[in-house]
Amino acid sequence: MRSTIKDVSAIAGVSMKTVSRVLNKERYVSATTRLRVERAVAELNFKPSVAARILAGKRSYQIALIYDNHSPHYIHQIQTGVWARCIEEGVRLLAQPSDVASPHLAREIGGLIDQTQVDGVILSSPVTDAPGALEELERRGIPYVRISPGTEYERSSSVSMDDVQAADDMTSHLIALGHRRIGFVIGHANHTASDLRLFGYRRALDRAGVSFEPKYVRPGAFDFASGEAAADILLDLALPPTAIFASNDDMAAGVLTVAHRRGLSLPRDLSVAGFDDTALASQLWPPLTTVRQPTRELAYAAASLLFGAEGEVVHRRLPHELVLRASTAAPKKI
Amino acid sequence: MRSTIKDVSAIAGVSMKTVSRVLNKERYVSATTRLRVERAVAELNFKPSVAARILAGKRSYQIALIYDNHSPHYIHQIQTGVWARCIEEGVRLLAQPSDVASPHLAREIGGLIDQTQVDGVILSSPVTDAPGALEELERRGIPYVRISPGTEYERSSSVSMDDVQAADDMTSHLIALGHRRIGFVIGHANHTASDLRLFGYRRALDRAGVSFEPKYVRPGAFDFASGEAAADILLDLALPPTAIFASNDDMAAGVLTVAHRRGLSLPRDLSVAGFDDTALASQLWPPLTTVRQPTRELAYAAASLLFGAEGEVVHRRLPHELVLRASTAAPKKI
DNA sequence: TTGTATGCGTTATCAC
DNA sequence: GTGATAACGCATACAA
Repeated sequence: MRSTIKDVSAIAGVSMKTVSRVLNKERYVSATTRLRVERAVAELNFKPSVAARILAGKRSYQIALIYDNHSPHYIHQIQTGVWARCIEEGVRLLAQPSDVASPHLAREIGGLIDQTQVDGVILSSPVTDAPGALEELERRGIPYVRISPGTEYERSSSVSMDDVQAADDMTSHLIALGHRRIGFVIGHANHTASDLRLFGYRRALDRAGVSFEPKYVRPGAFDFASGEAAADILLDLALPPTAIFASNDDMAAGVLTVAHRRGLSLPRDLSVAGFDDTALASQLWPPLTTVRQPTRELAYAAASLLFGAEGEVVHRRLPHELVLRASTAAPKKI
Repeated sequence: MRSTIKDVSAIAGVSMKTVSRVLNKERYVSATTRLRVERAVAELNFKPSVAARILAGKRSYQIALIYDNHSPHYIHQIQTGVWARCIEEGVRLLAQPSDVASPHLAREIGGLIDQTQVDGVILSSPVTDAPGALEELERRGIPYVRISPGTEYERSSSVSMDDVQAADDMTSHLIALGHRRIGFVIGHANHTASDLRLFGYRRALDRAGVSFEPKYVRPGAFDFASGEAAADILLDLALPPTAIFASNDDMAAGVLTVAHRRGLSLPRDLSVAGFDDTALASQLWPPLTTVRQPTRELAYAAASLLFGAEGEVVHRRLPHELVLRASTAAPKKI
């Protein structure tokens, strides 16, 4: 059957508490006692029951990752990054899909915490901006870190890339190539990154003295279809853009497809650029210029913050002009 | 803050044991009592502590999903499908990445089970075919279901699509279009589906009396780059194929890119077909013909088997000639 | 440096 | 049908 601390203590000839001390690497245990206990543990191949630990103790050695993003690649990057850090920390990760639009979001998050007793939570965009969710976490006083929040940056520790700067960089790049009529496809309205990218686009235009034309800006939803639709409208203009910058790569792929359908030669007739959120576009079509999104790195950094890393501001320029920022706002750590 | 069964019982005006009965759907609870308890549970948004359940009872109401697949979309489909069924069952899902190539795979799976006391496990390809993993699960007598196993179909309950038939169908379709020189890009060697698809391709050729030419078959690795490489070699042949059938869509996308790079007009100069494993290819390029892979449905079915669904053989033809099979080999259910 | 008593929140046992 | 009470295996507070 399964051995317990009681069994170990019997063999070692000490109390249960002493065994517990050894297991938890507490101080105040004599070397000889420790040795006796360790030998007994080895003899029984004893493994402490995690369930009992959670029930009796304060920590569960588990954290939850809550997400609601319809891009499989984004989810994968987030999971992989957080996962990697959790492995290092010896902590179990519970991945939790959710629905930001649901009126029960807060209740579900509360339920998750009640059920699993997780020590901390990582929220990825767009759950990062669900007020009910944040309130629920704060009510319970549980540490949490947000990945790419769109609002209230100071409300918690968080990590994010500098979307404004990245969009500005890309737009400036297109301007430097000689483009003056630059189309822009906005991202999904739920994500604040969409606004930031649009702002960066506009900022670059302003700085370069290129006039901002509303007709060159089209709404999108971060999916292929909306990229197609936007491209069709932009390319039907009397004076169509010579470059189109999409707020993510699924939409950029849509733009590319339309360009191909119309027999345009890229990049001669049209330059297409995009945020490579899902690592898709840069792969599928060489003429596509992309801003790489460091999702995995962000996720890893988020977990680090949760585990107590110091929240310094990190500016790190990756190959495609990316900026990663990590900031600690709340003192709550695991 | 956190509510317990005690709180619920106080509100409902019954004993803790009765609350427990309702929560566990036991018999011998009057309808009125059940209703009162359910109302109290809802009022408190009560969620039982998993840790306490494990400690006191036999079940943990958790299952684990173990995967090692480098396609984010595949993982996402698998997670989503299993997740949906778990929600219905009121069971928590632990998603566990792993490394089939690791010598510690079995030990890690064992550790996961010890720690979390999961009631059952779902294995997705290619972990389905890791002998050490299966042995570990069987040694512990824990129920498990495999999704798309490549070997020993009778060893456990499993679900899978009929890859042979699907590849046969697609190849037959190409032959019906008049193609006689049909290129084929094999999938990753780790996945038995690769062999099955190749077999289906060959079976269709044989039946149609089209000679099998080894030079038209190229190895691949389920990724974009290997699709590109294969297409380059195939199209450089003295007598190049008029159609290329890739074993998944990432590779098909690679083929398409090469075709475009060479200025081929699709589908006039070349027909490109592929298994749409990641739901990518059919979206990106209209002339691509695809076999849809019902990953999500398979995952859902796998969870159903784990939860005790009868293992009937289901042949279900979806739009793109897909066949789903579910079979129960072992009596072990949760 | 070591031990004792108590409680965590649930299920299992057995009585009513 | 329903309820009281004892486990489950560990950590915690407090003694010694």
